Amino acid sequence: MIRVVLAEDQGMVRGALASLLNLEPDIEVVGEAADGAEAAEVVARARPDIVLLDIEMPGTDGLAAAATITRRTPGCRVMILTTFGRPGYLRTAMEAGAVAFLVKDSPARELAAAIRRVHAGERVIDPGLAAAALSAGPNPLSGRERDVLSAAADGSTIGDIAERLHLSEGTVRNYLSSAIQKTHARNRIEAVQRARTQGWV
Amino acid sequence: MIRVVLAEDQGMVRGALASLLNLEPDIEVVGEAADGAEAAEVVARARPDIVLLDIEMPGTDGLAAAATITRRTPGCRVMILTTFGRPGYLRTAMEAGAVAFLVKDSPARELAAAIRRVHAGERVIDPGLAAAALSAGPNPLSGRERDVLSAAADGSTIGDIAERLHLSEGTVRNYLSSAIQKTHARNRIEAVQRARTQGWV
DNA sequence: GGCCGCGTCTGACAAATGTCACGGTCGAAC
DNA sequence: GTTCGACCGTGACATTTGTCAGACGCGGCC
Repeated sequence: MIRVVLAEDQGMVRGALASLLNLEPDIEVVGEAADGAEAAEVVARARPDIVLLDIEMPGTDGLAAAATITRRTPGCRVMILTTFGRPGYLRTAMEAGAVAFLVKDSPARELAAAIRRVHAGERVIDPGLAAAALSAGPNPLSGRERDVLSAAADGSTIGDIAERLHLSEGTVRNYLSSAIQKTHARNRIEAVQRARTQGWV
Repeated sequence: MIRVVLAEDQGMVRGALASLLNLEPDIEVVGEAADGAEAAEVVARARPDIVLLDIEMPGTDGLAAAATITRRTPGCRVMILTTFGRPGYLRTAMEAGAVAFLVKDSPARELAAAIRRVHAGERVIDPGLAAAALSAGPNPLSGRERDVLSAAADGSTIGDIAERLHLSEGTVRNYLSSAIQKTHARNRIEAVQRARTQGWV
């Protein structure tokens, strides 16, 4: 019996995935969580063979949870199941010790198959996605550039961002400018978009 | 037996929901679709009691599909199942003839319950969401303001938008300005955000 | 020790953005 | 028939944004 914990914030999707997996004779869902912090707790308690983590969750996200779990509960293999197959996500997931990376676009039957392969010791990663992640290269944005860019994402002005990050306005402008350059964008909005689709923020 | 068609673009979620519903003894999934156009076709062919539509789908979205289906296949009741409980979405869905509006955040068991209530002739709408939709009022943006705002969402400059919409730059600026006013925003980025969270674009 | 990248800041400049006032057309509503 | 709102445009203006050059301190690396 393969024991699985499921972490996914949308209740309906979580329940549906659980019923899908429980149909399989050799798979058993032994715990569920609605965010990353809860996932780490449940895994530490239930000691499953595999944890299936969504990335987009409130509070600590799936990538942070993956790092915590591989550190604190090394016996449990981490699989990522996400809506967005972004190169940066894949890279971060691998660095956090995940052994599989699935996107929700794939057919439902692939999920159980992937779980079995992971349980057998394999890694499961979409080849196209892996190629994209490698060809895209690592995240070119420095830490501060990421901060400023994500602070700008919600429509804040330079002044707002400066205040929130305790920086001068000129500094914020410079970081924003260099982030715009590095993303090959023409303005902050495009920069935010590009960074998002690459999984850099 | 309640015959249901399922429209949802993410294969894994679609499959999982299907298995969830097929567990119910009185519910049967008789068709699936991955986008709005396909949903309308499948419904016209399978003649189900109920169609469950996701909103965020490529091509024609769930709201457009809802309108098509209520017009072309009036015997089929339309239920909306979406990630985002935005007031404007609910309003549009109701105007398109939907009889239920569920968010994926809710627990999984509510789905089958809602389907049964709809089949019995009831409407199913989250009371809090209904209140929010009513208190938010109708979409204040004019057609052109919506066009310009959604064209601006991807980081295009005024010049880009003007060219794409065959308008002069001044006109684009004016529409953008009035959209900013109506959304009580301070710049186009905030305006796009506000409009999105309200479901106005 | 020297070099380099990162983070911090300043000042100045050009370009883009947001606002305002104004003038027009057209169709629907009163 | 007039009024009103949506639509399209112009020109001028203040503000914000993006760029550039330069300056400083810090920590890691050869």
